[in-house]
Amino acid sequence: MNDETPLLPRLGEIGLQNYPPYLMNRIMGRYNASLRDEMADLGLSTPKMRALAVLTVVDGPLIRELSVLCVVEQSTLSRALDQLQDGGLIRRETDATDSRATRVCITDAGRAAFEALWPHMAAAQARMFRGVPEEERRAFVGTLQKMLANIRRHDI
Amino acid sequence: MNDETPLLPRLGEIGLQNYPPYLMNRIMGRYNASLRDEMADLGLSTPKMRALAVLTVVDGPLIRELSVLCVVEQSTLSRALDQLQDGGLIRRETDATDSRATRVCITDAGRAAFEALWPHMAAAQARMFRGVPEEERRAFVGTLQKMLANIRRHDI
DNA sequence: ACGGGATATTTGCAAACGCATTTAAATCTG
DNA sequence: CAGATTTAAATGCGTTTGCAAATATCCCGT
Repeated sequence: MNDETPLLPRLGEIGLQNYPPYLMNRIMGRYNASLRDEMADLGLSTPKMRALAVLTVVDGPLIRELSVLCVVEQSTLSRALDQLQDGGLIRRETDATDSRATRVCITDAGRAAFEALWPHMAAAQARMFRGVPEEERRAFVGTLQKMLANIRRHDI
Repeated sequence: MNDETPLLPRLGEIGLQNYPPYLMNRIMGRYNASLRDEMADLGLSTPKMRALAVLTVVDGPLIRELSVLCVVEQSTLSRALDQLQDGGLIRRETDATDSRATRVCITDAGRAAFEALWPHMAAAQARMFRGVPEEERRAFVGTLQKMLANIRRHDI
């Protein structure tokens, strides 16, 4: 017997609990929601929070680069940056050699804001890894890095 | 020397590439975006797509349960179900023993729609696991399951 | 050096979202 | 068993989002 269609297991056969994207969406949904709730009173939306976080690590990226790193649409990020700028947490600087481009820099006030934010992020992360031994954690991160390399379209 | 604050490594010290939530958001951002783009022409938004997917596996959940499984706000899901119902892909049934509650059932047309959708989901998933050996994949899923158990608030 | 196309960012606008409220029904309490 | 409380889902409404268009600048070929 020769089947015409290639063998593709169905979702029902795998089960949601064994389908990685489902698990990852569930987990990140909770992680992001709990951070969002904790940050709401500080006036920090998810895009603003992510921008601050990335900017503490990456120095003066272009807005387009920052939007990739933040996983936030570029137009949405543009507006989030307006607000961060109004609050004095970031600064826009026209690129030295390309006046179309804008580089984003975090200010001291921005770093300070992130200092308040980071413990919440670290706690949320610690919560999700409760009971996962260090070695397993490292292997997990290793797999994630391979996956990111597989799917990323921008070389950032 | 005794430091007053407990040792909390900074994001800058870890680096984005070693911070699992960052990696997971990047990966799922791409996965979800590529599915969204592929499904846009079929008139299936992310919430509608997820509802269909879950309903092929879970039988007649309450709307609230479905919203947890789909990682979609209840009000958003309610409206997505309106549309799926209009399209004949799902059916709402008042719960037999609690007339406040509504159970959601997928129709044959809904299953058929998901059949068209699933290969895209499977392909997106296969893409992200390219080059990851079977055993590593299994370990990865095992860790995800522990993580989900850690963070879930609803016992669903 | 000039015109056409590419690239970076912003902005207009309609659609989607999410919070809070409403409606309806079940459950608990005295 | 009446009244208060909780729970399920839908809905009103202001906010956010994201696509597409606009704006500004750069780059390439001739």
